[in-house]
Amino acid sequence: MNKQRNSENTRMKILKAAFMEMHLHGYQGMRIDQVLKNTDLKKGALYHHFSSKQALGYAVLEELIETKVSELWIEPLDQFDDPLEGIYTLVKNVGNTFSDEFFSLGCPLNNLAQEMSPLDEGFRKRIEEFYQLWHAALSKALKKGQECGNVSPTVNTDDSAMFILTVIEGTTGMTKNYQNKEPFYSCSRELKRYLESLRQRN
Amino acid sequence: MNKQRNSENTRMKILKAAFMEMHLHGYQGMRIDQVLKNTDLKKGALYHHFSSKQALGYAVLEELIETKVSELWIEPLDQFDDPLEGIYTLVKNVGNTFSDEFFSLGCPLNNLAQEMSPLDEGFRKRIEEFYQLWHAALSKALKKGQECGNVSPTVNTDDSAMFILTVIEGTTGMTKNYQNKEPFYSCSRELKRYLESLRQRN
DNA sequence: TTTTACATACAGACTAGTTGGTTTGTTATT
DNA sequence: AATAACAAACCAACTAGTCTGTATGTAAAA
Repeated sequence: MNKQRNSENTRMKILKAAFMEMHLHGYQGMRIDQVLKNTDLKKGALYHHFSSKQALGYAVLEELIETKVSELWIEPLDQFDDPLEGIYTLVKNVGNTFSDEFFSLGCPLNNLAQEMSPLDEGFRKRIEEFYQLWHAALSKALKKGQECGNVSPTVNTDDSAMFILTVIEGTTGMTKNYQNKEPFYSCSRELKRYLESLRQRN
Repeated sequence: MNKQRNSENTRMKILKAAFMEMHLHGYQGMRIDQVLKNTDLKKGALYHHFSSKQALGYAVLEELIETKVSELWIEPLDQFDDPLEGIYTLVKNVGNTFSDEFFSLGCPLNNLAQEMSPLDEGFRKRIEEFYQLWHAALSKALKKGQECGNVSPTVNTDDSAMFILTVIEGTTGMTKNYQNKEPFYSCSRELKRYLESLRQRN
C-alpha cells in the first residue's frame, strides 16, 4: 500500500474543494474541516500548502474565480467588431451554459464581493482591481465599436462599461434570490434594449 | 436609583443595535455579545425579546430594513405621473442623501439578500416577497406612464421593472466594492439613458 | 387603600459545541 | 541522509444559547 504524492495535485484538490464550499456557503460559511472531508486529506496537508483560511480564500479568488470569469466574460470580448452584439452574445451564452441550480448559487465573484468587501481589505482590493480589468476591457470594446461605426460617438464608454458590468453582476445577484432564471431572462432582454440605445443611428 | 422599564423601548434598542452590527459585519458576522455591549443590556433581555439570533435577524429585516427601503423607494412612486422622471428623481435623491461612507457599506437589503439567500430559506422567502412588492410597484408605475403617454406602449413593464430593480441593487453592490460614489454616478447616468429609451416617441 | 399573587422584564454566570490553527510524528521523494 | 508532504492528536478562543435568580409592574382580593 504505497501512497503516491503529488504536491501540485494535492494543492489543486484543496483549492477546488474550498471553491465549492465557498460557492455553497460563502467564505465565512466555509469550514476548513468540511473542505478536508471532501478531499480525504487532513489538516497537515492544508496548512502545509496554505498558511491560513484567509490565504486559502485569496488563492481560490485569484486562481480559480478570477481565471474563470476572465475566460467567460473578458477574453472573448476581443473577437467582436460589434461590441453591442458581442456582449449580448456572451450573456446569452452564459444563460445557455449554466443550469438553474448553478444560477441560484450566484456568480462566485459577485458573491465574494458582496460578502467580503466591507469585511476584509485584502479581498476588497483584489476584487476591485479585477473589476477594473473587466471594466477596462468593456470600455475598450465599446471604443472599438465607436471606431467601426457601430457605437454612437456620443457614448461615454467609461460610464457605459460600468453600467454593463453592474447589470451583469446585479442580474446574477437578483437571480440568486428568485431561485429561477426568470430575472435573468428579463434583465437580458432589457440589457439588449439598453445596448441598442448605444448604437450609431444612420 | 430606580431603573425604569419600557419593554417596547428596550426591544427597539436591541433591534437598532443589531441592525448596525448587521450593516457593518453582515448577519453571520454580527455577534450577539457585541450587540449587547452597544446597548448596555444583557443576554436575559435579548433572549426575552427574541427567541434566537435568527429571529432577531428576521425582525431587523422586516421591521427596520424593509420599512426603510419601502419609504425610500416604493411609496414615493405613486406621486409621479411620469415614472421615467420619477424613478430618476428617487435615484438622485438617494445619491444626495447618503454619504460616501454609507454607500461603502451597501444597501442593507441587498447585503442581506446576497449573503443569506442561499443559506437560509427564511431570509430568502422574506426577501423575495419584498422584491416582488417592489417589482409590482415599479411595474404599476410604468403602466401608469403608458396610460399617460409618457412610456412607450411596446415596453414590457414586467421586464423593465425587473431590470430597474436589478440596476438599483446592483449599483449599490458595485459602489460598495469601489468605496466611493463614482460607480453610482456612472450607473445613474446610464440608467437615465435606459429610462429615456422607454419614452414614447412623438 | 392595602395586600396578595402572579406575570413580565431583565441580570449574570455557565455550558456545550464549534472552529481555526498548532505540534509532533511518520512516510514518501530526491 | 535530508527534505518535503503529509497524518493525527491536541488546543485555545469563541459563541449562541441556557438556567437560575431577582427586581419591577399590575391586577385582583381583602
